[in-house]
Amino acid sequence: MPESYYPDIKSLDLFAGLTDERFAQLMRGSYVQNFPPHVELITEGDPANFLHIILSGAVELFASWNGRETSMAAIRPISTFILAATIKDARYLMSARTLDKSRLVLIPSQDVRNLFDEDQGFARAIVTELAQCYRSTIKSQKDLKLRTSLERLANYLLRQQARAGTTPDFELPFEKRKLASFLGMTPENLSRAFKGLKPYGVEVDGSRIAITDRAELEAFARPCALIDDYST
Amino acid sequence: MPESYYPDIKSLDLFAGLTDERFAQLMRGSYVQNFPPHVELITEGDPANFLHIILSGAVELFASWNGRETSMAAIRPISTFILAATIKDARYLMSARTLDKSRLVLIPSQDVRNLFDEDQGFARAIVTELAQCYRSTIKSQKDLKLRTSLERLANYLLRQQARAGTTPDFELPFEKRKLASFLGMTPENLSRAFKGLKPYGVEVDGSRIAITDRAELEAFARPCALIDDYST
DNA sequence: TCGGCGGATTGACATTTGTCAATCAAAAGG
DNA sequence: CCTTTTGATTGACAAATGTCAATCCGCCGA
Repeated sequence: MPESYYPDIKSLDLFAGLTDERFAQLMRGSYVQNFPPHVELITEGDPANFLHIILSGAVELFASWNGRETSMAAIRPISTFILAATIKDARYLMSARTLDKSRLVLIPSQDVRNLFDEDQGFARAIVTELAQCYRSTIKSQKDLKLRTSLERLANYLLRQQARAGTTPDFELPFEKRKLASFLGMTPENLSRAFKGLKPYGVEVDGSRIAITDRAELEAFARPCALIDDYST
Repeated sequence: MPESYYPDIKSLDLFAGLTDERFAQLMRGSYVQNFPPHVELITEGDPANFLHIILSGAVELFASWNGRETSMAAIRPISTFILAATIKDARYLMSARTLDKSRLVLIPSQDVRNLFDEDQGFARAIVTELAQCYRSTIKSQKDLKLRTSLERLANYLLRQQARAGTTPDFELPFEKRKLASFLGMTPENLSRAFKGLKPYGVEVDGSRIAITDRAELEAFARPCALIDDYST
């Protein structure tokens, strides 16, 4: 694997505390691969042979059952995904596919587990990362069970706008059909939900969203740190 | 804290690998407490000062938002709960209350974090436990997003019956209103869902459920390991 | 034993959400 | 430039789920 990628990967919290030697050793068994959009990287039920890291592009985690499918999360650079299966040496619970052209690092799961046993700091980093992921899914579950689809959309838009920066408008990061699945509704329902938020100052132009009155939308959405703040 | 509890606590996977000395030291800073039913043990948003372990009884994890409330999980002996907040030194994302009269162990979070840094095996055990919890919530989320309420109930009943043993009937472990909240529906809807499962061989008598034809119910419920098997 | 209380159930109804089909709009490719 | 394709939207309708109120039922204590 080209050493030119090392700095990017090492910038991950997960690897920040490793000695150069250990890091290099981990990388020696790993490889970098480029994928076009819409390629299935992981199939749920398969054994977790590799820990995946996304360097560029975007990846969707999704799950299927009985002919239905739902988006579980979108992963953006630079971060790992499906860490738990790697650690437990278990089967993947979710599938993954590229949304855009993407560059990934694949690290053999066994190497990750070995390093975990050897390196104190790495172990701590793994736990922190896992705890973070765990808490994110709890938040997502609260979002699903405590809010209506209109409220979920409103809070999603508020979060996205906060991420985008100071401007009142931003671009949706993926297709509306994906967003709908992510929010647990149908595309048709999402269309109507956008209309339902118009009175609260949400303007839609294709994939461009403008929040003209944040206070008004917040009064409706009632965002709260224990659901909407993904940093804690 | 009375040493008579030690064997029970030590039987947890989390502590199994500790030396007696380290274990005893951890216990010295901890204490055991008894609670009557329906007592709030933890309030979401509070800092996670203690890791909780349930020795007997039952505890419900729940979450609230905007005047609504939902059951997230039921915890039974002997296990820990809300480990992630302890590890991350963060705020609880869920509240907890006793369902029955319960006996709990409370271990100062700082002691857990210290031990994590000192003890290799303990660190590994923590990670395994966290990964397990994480995967459980993913399964739960798939259940919620991919299945209708009728399908969720059907699969829940199949899981409970499997846990109960070889008999075709079993007792619901808590009130139907809790079960409804746990499954993400109203009590009224649950009542109707039970009726909807009658054609598939589900008989209800109060809190006693009998599955007269497991094959028939499975044909409808389509249980699958990647959602319903909580052991992997 | 008798009330009374809380949970469970039921019916009637409202709301939300999903489904299907048609149409529209924008992007991709020849 | 036009055609084709794909996703978005809309309307009409159906199904699922929630709400409200009334009633039922089992349990507990007086």
